[in-house]
Amino acid sequence: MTVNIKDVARAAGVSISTVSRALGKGPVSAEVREQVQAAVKATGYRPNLSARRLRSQHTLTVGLIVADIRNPFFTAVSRAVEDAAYQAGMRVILCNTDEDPAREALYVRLMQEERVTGLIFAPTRATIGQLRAAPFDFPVVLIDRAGPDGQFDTVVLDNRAASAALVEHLAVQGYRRIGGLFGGTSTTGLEREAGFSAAMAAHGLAGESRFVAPNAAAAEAEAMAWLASPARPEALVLSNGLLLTGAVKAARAHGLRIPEDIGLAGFDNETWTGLVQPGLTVIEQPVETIGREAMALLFQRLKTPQAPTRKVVLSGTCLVRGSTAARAG
Amino acid sequence: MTVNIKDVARAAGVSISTVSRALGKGPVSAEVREQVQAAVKATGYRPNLSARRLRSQHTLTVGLIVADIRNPFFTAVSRAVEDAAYQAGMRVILCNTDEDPAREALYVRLMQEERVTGLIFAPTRATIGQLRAAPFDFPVVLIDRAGPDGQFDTVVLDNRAASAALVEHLAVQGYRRIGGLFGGTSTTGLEREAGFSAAMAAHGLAGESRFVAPNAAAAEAEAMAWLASPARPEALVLSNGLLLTGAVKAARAHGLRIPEDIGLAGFDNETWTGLVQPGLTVIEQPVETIGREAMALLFQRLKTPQAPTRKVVLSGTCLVRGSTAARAG
DNA sequence: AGATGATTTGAAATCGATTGCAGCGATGAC
DNA sequence: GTCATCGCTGCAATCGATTTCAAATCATCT
Repeated sequence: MTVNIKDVARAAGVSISTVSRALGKGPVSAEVREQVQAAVKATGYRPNLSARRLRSQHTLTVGLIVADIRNPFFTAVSRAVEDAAYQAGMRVILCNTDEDPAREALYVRLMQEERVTGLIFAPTRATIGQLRAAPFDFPVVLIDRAGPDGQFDTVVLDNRAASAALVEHLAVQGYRRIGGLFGGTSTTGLEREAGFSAAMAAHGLAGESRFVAPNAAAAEAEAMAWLASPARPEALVLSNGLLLTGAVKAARAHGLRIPEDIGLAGFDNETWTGLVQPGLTVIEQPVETIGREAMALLFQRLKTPQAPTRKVVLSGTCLVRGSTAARAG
Repeated sequence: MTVNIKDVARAAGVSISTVSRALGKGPVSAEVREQVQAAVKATGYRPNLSARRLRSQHTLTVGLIVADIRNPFFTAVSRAVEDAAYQAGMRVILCNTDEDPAREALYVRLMQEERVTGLIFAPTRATIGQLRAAPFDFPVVLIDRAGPDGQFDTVVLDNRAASAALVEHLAVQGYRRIGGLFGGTSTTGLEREAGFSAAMAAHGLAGESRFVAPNAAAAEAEAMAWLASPARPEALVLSNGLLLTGAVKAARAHGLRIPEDIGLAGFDNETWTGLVQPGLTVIEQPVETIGREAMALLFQRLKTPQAPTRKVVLSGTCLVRGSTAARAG
């Protein structure tokens, strides 16, 4: 059996409550504190967090529900969240939904059972609609994807502006027939499409938008077909890093030169986007800031539960590289 | 206040213990079970996991301590671990150490306080040495890095063979002056160096090994210097994905052509290694298998605590790509 | 009818900590 | 000398579940 606080009390010759106070912040004499610390060392005592959480009624735990940790965007965000959490003496429970609403529901229930202090969540469109009805006992911060306005604190990119910036750039570089491939399961995909369409219209360009499941394989399949069609676009905009990967693969498979045969621009500045040749023009998201800001919103909400909800809109940075070089003619 | 089992009992008109049994696997009449389920739905009850864990004395939790989740190798492994865990009704606590022994110690202590059912751990060399002395109340499975022989269940790559395969391949392709850059904080780096040196000697080749901190920036700096030296090697072997990234950056910065000016081969088949041109020759690790196998070892150990420890050695796959094309002359 | 046994149910102990409250000795004020 | 105050300590209640044990119910058999 593992050693508990009772054993420490016996070893130190004091009561249980004194041990608790000596290890916490209660008032104890210096002499007793030393005795207790010695007893802890001698017995190898480690407090039982389940017991502590049950009694004290705070779990010091934040939930983090994302689509897939293998998506470098979520990897980076979650790392930032974890750093901020551990720094504040809290721990993180991470769950991957793979964009599946059933798993989202499952993990939300898990968070309730864990009695998390707060939840950071990147839900699918399907789930966002039902969030309004759900009564949470803890604050929820949405990241990457916006929910019903005003109900939750939120950290998102300015997706419309970012998409527009890409279109703007492509237009200046002389691209005219531009296709957009967007993730269909998130509001983020929708917003990026909206920004794309609006900017295309503003420049008097005829574009086409398509939606796919947000993974590289689906994007590759769709891009393969699209790039093989007679009306192949001059450039493609991809709404996230996974889709961008698929598009590059498709272009390579068709033997198309970038940017001569097909211009490419997308979202998410992953390590490799600068290493392929030509480099890929992308919107870089402030991933660390997103994670840190989400935790900050959470803490702020815990401190002032009644304050009006806030929506932090961060802007991306357009990194121009060779994949959108000026089009000849 | 949140609703607890007492409220459900009152709502269903039965005792607390009956509610517990109705929701668990205890014997209850079909009629009562329905009443209880109705009461749960009506009250919105969610069991408190802290209380359950305290009383039942199993936490159904596995700890996972890795260097950095942003390293795609660990991302993939941890995703596999999580999938296996959640499938078995367990949850995962993930911690990043950044190869810092102090943080390793901190997180190991955390795992003890959480009373985890088991721990999956990729420790630094510094910590491995002290593991022997540490008494754990739960099984520990080492991944990626081997510890003192026989003390812990372990899942590792056959690092020596993988390194040797790379050298073999480079030798056949006509490379002779080959440099090796290895991570210095892990046994994995050491083993890969050993395999490298042995294979070089076996082929009568004169190589040079260098060690760096296992991150892209350190590798880039070292490679920058190395590639600028008069005795620039004809090819470089990199002991993981981060170092490979750094080496490619350095090569690009010097304007060196791959493979004409510098051949490159490394470990970890990340998405981009097949997208850069030329593609990079790498050892692909069976990342999903590593994660799944680690969980399997853990479960096996829990079932038969006294069984002799096992060391699962998996072999990598050498993916030959353009970065090691046959050397002219 | 009464004994037997199987099947459900409830009362109460328990997990390991935190925390409100009361006790106790020493000190200082009057 | 007495009483209030202060600083520290211990007792016991409590958090919300699981689990043991005994009681209650009911059908079945003799």
